[in-house]
Amino acid sequence: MATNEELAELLFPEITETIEDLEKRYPKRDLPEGAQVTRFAPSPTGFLHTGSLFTSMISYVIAKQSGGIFYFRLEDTDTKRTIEGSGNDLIDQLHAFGIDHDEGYYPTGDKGAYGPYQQSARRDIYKTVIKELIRRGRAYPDFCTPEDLDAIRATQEANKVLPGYYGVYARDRNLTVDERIEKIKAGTPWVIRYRSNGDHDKKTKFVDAIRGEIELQDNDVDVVILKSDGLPTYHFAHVVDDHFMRTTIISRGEEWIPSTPIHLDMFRALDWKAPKYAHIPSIMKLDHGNKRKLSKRKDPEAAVSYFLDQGFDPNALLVYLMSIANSNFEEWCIANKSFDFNKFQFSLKKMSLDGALFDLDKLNYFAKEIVAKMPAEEVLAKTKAWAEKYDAAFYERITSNEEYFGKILNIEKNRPNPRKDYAKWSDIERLTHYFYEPLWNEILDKGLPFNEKFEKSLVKEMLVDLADNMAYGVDEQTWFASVKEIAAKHNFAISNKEYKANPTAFAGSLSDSAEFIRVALTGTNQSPNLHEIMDILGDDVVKSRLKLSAERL
RNA sequence: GGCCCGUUCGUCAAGCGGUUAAGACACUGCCCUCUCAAGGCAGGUUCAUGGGUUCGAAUCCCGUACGGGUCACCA
Repeated sequence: MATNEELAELLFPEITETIEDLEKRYPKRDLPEGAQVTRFAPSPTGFLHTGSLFTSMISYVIAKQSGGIFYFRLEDTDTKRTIEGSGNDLIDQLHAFGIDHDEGYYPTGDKGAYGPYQQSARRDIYKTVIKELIRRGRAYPDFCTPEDLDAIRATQEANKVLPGYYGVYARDRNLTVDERIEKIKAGTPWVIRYRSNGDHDKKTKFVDAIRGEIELQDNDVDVVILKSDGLPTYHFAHVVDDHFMRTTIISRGEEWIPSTPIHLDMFRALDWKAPKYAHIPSIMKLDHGNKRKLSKRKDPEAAVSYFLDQGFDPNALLVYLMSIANSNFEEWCIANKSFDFNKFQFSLKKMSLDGALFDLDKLNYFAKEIVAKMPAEEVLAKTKAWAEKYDAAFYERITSNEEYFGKILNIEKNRPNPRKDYAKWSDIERLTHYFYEPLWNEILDKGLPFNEKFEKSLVKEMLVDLADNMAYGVDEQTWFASVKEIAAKHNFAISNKEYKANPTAFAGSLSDSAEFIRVALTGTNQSPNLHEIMDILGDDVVKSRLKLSAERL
């Protein structure tokens, strides 16, 4: 009668190392007391998901704030879904958010002593552990075809029992070693399954760092740990990698809660200490009145590139996400006049337990606050960098005269409560057209939105009068006094109070006369401070715009 | 369906047996103002529901409803 030892040898003759060898190669990390080792471990299946940014941000701050390590591991075991190059994209995008890892996978090669950091390069490590598990009788080759598994599932459904490969339904669980060897020698395809000793009627408890104690049914399913392509499944790779990479806290999506007993079961079988788990709530979206997880398929905002494309400052998204993670962060920002989440003491215990609805309004609010507090030079540099990538015409405009563009950005900026009208770089593009002659001409051609309650002839007269007679090159007060004077000449009120008191006595209000100038100069009836705009445009341009607008009436 | 997790203003939420149930965003109104963006002030049936426990429940217990998740050779 053959032994498990022989079976292990037949399956993995190339594996000569043992678990002890691995323990030696990946020793306990020498870190100060309390330092946490966390990781971001995405599959290279596409671009960075907003939810992934959320969990990676959390893992990052936990490591940073405890003086530990944040590393990056590429979980590329699903060869069918792998998208070439997306691992590198993920790293680039994370980098855009300032979330850089200390250790792990890099496009240029691994960095760190606990690698390789790409699961496809760790085959031998998994096999070493599996070989040992087979020796101990805790794993076995299984010969079920997909059809066999379908049949098992169908029986289970008919019998109204739980689906899964367990107990009497685990067809090949109780094959003898001889039978297994025979099948393998006959060339029957196989996978390796973990042999669970769990009892479904018992409970496993574990303490989640966010939710506290969670009690679940014991795992009794013999899960697949090595697929027919020779790569491990997530369940097994997680246990092996996080053990040998010495991770101390796993922060992962809450969808993993139900499979945690599988992981704990395997940690126990290997006599390894399980890490702490922090199951992060998903970010949700309202869809026809129902909450659901943000979906990469349906929701553009599920990809972080959506925000980057529009020109949100990465920090704005981060600040928003941190405010979801720890709601006291928002108050902290106000109290500390800072939007740097690295300085904020993050706490897993303060995390909310249910998934937050993604709130674009709030993101916009934070984004405006952040841009408003940002020095004009920084806004310029960032807008320019964004435009270079996303908007060629805008880039052209910026670089044709950076000093001029800088002045535009400085409007009403250096004051206690600066303007807050830009949430993202594309807003700047949209709101500054009129500062550029060719674009202003386009606006003029489309027709200026003068208030229709006034006779065109009156508007025209006023515009010409203003062009010729208002004060140029003077301070705001003097200039505005001259405007009032001209307004009065045309029987417009020179203060809004006066007008309100007796509207019928006047041709129009002070606001109305200011609006004529505003519309003529900017093509809209909403704009920042007129005097500052004129200052930037220059007297000649102002005069010519007033006159041209008048001519077109 | 089984099993988990959850439920405080429209949204994010504080709250830990006695509170006028914070705050922020959004919304509405007013003020300021050359218009906006801001800023200031004010406003709104908020503890899913039914039972307990208790002198007293948003807070503790049980049930119900609703929402989310999960049950793969995907992660």
